[in-house]
Amino acid sequence: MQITRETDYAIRCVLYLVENPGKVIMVDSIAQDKDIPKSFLSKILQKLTRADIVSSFRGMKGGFKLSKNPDQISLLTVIEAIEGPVTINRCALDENICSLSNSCTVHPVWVALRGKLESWLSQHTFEGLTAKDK
Amino acid sequence: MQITRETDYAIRCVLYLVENPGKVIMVDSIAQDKDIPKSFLSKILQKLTRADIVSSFRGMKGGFKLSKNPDQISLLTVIEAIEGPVTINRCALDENICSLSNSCTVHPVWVALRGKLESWLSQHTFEGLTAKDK
DNA sequence: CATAAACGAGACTAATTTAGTCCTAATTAA
DNA sequence: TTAATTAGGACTAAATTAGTCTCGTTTATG
Ligand code: FES
Ligand code: FES
Repeated sequence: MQITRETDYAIRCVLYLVENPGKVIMVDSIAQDKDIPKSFLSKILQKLTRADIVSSFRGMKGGFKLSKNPDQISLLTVIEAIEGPVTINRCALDENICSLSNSCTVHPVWVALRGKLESWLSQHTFEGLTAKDK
Repeated sequence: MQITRETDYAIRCVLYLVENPGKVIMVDSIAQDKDIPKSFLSKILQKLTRADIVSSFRGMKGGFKLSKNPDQISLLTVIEAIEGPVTINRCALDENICSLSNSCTVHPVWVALRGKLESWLSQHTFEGLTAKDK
């Protein structure tokens, strides 16, 4: 029951961009500061771009910057951009996956947990994550 | 962010034993009723036995039964028996795993989240899971 | 006490996912 | 024009997941 390393990297990466508001930052800078393999980070940034969490600029002086305000980006946003939906158990996403879903008494519990988790994760935005006070 | 199939099987399996209180049940019966590959289930029941969630009886008329009351077994109990501790992020378990843990502002969030999850999972016991009313 | 019916343990395997790398193409500031 | 930068796809290695199989041990029972 863990997030993947890729997701962890993605979150650190967004964090770096939040810490440098407005600037267009190169992959290399993020990779070095946040200790992430550069070519892997490249792939991650592509996913974040497609999810419209960051926007990219090609060519010389290119790089990445956030495409939203930090308070519009939550942990859930980033997790879903990288891993897809948070499911807890396969059948909490798609009923048909499990042969027992109509008789299974745990099923509603997974569905409920999934809801809770999603709500917890979306309450933590990147605005809250950099606030020095609190 | 999912439990494994093995864990799902383990939970179904405990559920079956809860539904048949007192009886000593063979691997084969559980496997058939809950649609789990028999030899895989065998391994799972070994883990559950070591975790003292079920007790086993060898030889003719052998099998398994719960070794606790259903209200003493939670989802967390079973998940931990199969997968080990629930961590959310690797570094929420062991600080040393991450090079950035002292400066990282997400860290405390993972730790808090882990606590929430554990508490939620341990509140759902197998007594609650079979109650037909709610 | 022989035997058949169970579980226990460990070695093994196949499939899938994770965690990357690498190369070529497209863009763009200067 | 060119050097710097991302985009995309193919590829690979390692780890984890999801099992199987064989052989050994235990035990109720005729
Ligand atoms: S069918 Fe969904 S948890 Fe059992
Ligand atoms: S070091 Fe623990 S989450 Fe960043």
